[in-house]
Amino acid sequence: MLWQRAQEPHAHRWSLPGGALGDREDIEASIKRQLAEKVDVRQLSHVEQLSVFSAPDRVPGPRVVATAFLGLVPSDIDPEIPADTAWFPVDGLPETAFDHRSIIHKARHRLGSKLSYTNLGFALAPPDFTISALRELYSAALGYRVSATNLQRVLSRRGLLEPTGDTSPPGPTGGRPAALFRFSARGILVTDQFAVLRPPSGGRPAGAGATS
Amino acid sequence: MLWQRAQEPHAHRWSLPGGALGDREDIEASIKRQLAEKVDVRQLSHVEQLSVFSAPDRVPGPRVVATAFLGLVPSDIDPEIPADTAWFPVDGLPETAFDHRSIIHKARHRLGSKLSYTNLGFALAPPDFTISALRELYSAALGYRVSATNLQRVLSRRGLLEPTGDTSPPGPTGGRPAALFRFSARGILVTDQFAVLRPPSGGRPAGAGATS
DNA sequence: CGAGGTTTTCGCCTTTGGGTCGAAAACGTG
DNA sequence: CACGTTTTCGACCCAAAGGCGAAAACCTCG
Repeated sequence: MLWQRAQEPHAHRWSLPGGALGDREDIEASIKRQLAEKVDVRQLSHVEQLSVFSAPDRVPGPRVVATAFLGLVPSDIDPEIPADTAWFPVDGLPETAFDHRSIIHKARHRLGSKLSYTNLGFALAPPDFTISALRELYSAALGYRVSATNLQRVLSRRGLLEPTGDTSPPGPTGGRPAALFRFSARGILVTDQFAVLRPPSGGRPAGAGATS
Repeated sequence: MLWQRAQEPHAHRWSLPGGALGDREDIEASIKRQLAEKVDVRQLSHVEQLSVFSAPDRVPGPRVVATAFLGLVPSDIDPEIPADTAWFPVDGLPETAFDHRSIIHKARHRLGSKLSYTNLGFALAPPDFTISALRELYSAALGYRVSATNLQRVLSRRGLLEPTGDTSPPGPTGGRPAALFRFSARGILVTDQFAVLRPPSGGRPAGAGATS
């Protein structure tokens, strides 16, 4: 979501929401305060710090150091936004102000990574969803196709997926009705260990093989 | 590496090196400038941004927002440091100033994570090393024992380990001489895909099984 | 100089986890 | 009620990572 600047510098360019840090707030509170002027911040399902951008000339005029945040909204919510703001696909950005384009790309990269090794998907999905719908969400966020079979198995094995018991009616062209699921753990949750060099676990059970 | 504050606030407590951001520098340059007053910054093998700490009361007096960085030094280097500074093990910190203890713990966590899915080990190891030495480094940084067999295999498969051809002489109690290795890629390098939901690859080759 | 202790290295095995495919199930429609 | 559609499930596969234990290479001491 970007808003179009009315004044110089960079008038008419599209810009991320933001503003100055207040005396009695930390940066996350400030972000939410700034954002509240554009949308209902209660619709945000997840907010996390991204990175600091501090190049001396990143904006013209007096020095500005920016701390960027990544915020997510569930896919079933379409927030009301004011006239000077609009949603853009990450792959089709307009001309942006300052260094905001690189901030956005950094955010997209972070989202892709975290989808893989956390349950951050809960922040993108509605409370109940079908595997197909979740598959489309993940595909869009990651930028490549993921298989529904796999997605379900991976999330299930981690104990993150929970069937609601209900089914969603099939589309206009028929087809088997899809089972509905929800995420069982809401808060953000990191996979115990990431890729490699886990402490102890698998391998050959002690006292098994006696070769030759 | 901490230095002991001489003046209030928090006199005599131990503190991370740092200072105010200058007008014509970005934060990374500032960090290095501050740090240069304590050690030779050319010995740093890796520097990366950690996080911003912005609680309004994190330090007494005028508002201070801090951007914390993680810096690494190879294990074979023991930098000269001034009288008011000292090295501490992360598990045995003295009484620290402000919120520096939580900053340190965040840094340690980041280090552990990145060791798993990047080749960040190159920043901790000397140019040439034995697998045993590397194992000790990883164990210390991760906080749990890793097996030498496994470490070597994991790093080799990623193409990060390269034998020098030399061997290092055994210790005073004898033992087989250890082969020396070096990291083939110096710059930081992320594992192509992290844990799960890779694009396409493995699995059953097309047109193989014809069950029953 | 060989027996015995030590450290490293290597080969073989197991477990885990992610991937592919095809068939079966459950729907709508003509 | 045959047919196209979508979802779900089961069978199989491969790669990566962990665990031993044996073999290799070295030192020291009797």
